[in-house]
Amino acid sequence: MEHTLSALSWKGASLMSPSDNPAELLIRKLEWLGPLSARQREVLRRLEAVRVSVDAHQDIAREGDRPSSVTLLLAGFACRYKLVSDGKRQITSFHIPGDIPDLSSLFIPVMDHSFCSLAPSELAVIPHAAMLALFHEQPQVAHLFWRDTLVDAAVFCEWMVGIGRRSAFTRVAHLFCELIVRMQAVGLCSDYSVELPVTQTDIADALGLSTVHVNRTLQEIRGAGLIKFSRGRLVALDWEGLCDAGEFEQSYLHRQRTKTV
Amino acid sequence: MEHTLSALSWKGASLMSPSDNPAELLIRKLEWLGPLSARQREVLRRLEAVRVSVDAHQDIAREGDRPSSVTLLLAGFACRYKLVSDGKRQITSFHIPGDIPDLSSLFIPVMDHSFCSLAPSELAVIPHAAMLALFHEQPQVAHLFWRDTLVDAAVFCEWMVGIGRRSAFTRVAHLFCELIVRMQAVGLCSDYSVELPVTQTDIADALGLSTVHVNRTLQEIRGAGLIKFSRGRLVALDWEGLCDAGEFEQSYLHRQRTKTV
DNA sequence: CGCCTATTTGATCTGATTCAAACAATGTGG
DNA sequence: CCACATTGTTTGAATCAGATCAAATAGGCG
Repeated sequence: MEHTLSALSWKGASLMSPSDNPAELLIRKLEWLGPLSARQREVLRRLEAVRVSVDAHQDIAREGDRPSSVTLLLAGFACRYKLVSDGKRQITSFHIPGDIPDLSSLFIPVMDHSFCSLAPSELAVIPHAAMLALFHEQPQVAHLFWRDTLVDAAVFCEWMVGIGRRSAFTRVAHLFCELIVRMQAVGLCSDYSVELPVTQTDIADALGLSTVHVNRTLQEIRGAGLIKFSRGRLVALDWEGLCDAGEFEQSYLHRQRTKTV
Repeated sequence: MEHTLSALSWKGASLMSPSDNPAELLIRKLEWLGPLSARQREVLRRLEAVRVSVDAHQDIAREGDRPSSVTLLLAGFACRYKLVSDGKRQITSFHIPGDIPDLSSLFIPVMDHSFCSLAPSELAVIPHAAMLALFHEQPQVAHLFWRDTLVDAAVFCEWMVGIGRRSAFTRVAHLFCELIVRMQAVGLCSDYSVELPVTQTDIADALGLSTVHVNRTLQEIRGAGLIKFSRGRLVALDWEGLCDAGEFEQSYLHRQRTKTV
């Protein structure tokens, strides 16, 4: 977690999944939130962006920064987090390809949290000016992005409920359900199996638990035959059972299109 | 909590603070987030709205509803909350005059949480259509509202950190700091004293604690000479001390204008 | 192989919950 | 204005979910 964006190496050519065009990923994500016209897709394809690769565990933006661009995650895995005085960390969200974790920096100039990669990742860096010009030209597209920030807040809200009022067992199951559904939506899940490059400590920091307790809870969930989880891969062995265990109701994710890959 | 909006009595004439013009309250709130032109203020003053009074503890919108209007809180006190399967409640935010707790319904048609009054309150009900027309005519105003939803999310985020990683003592102190600062911004706080019509159970549900523990924690905070809190009035006796105890850094509230009343 | 990081296990402790009951405040109807 | 009901606050005691501390094991990798 040593470098901020300006210090990262720029590798314009080496994209992890070369088939994935950044603009198409963004279009897919937005269409998942609402309809886009041909004209709007065209404008999105012309959006100015720079491609950047980062290693795992690199801060991409830090609390207090004043970014002048936003970051579209193209490949990899990331999270937002805050640190508290005694060194404890709370992860406030996980991010997957298609997400723009620092979209809020467009309207809230100074970052109130940090944002880092959890796996080697590919980013598209888009200047604020380009985004604002896009919004000016296509207010309907701005509304879709707005919608995206609202869904983001809905996820915060659901996490809050989990941390505040649910048991460790339920919380872990709920998190796994959420991640699987979100990964499905961008085609990164088949057969309820997803790449999940997080440590048990990351999960603990996301759910407000200790690492030791997460470890024991995982054993419980495994013991119940609901999941496999090792070496960065999560598999839901019993999807229905996992949803029940996690009291998972996916409506809070507000998907417009229901499409399972 | 028995009536939804459609069933509420309409009292167009009886506003609690007659001096407060709804439009001016809204303008003040938005100018707190960023600048408005004279033209924009003019448009805001013509915004179509209906005034409604509600008793304490009335649901104004419920999870699953599809509202066709948003609600500007003019006077009183409100909260958003979610219920979980075993009947537990998590309050996800408190709302004070100037807030539009259900603004998200503009872009997320179905409510994923409920929203209720905690004290007798005055509301201005504004049709979605009127808001969208406003956004169409004045995209800059839309951006201010967007900014508002982002600050809202920042507050969620901060609450999450508290519930996940802070002690009961710190959490309660932090909540009190937040409410005092927000009330100051709309002129509802003088001498660090605010009307706070919430029960200890409400506080418990907001902070992910039990009522009993909130009670004991309040005694601790009182014992430390930091606050008085009884019969719906909170007074910070030692503001600096309270901020320290709550590890309160108000930057997450992203106030543009720093004006203390 | 040796190093580093992540996972796992055991033992102990504690902040917070739960249950139950008393008490205080407020409001209501007669 | 009092009796009573209702809701909120306070107290005590027992319990527990999850934290903490410490140490052992397992993987991954240069």
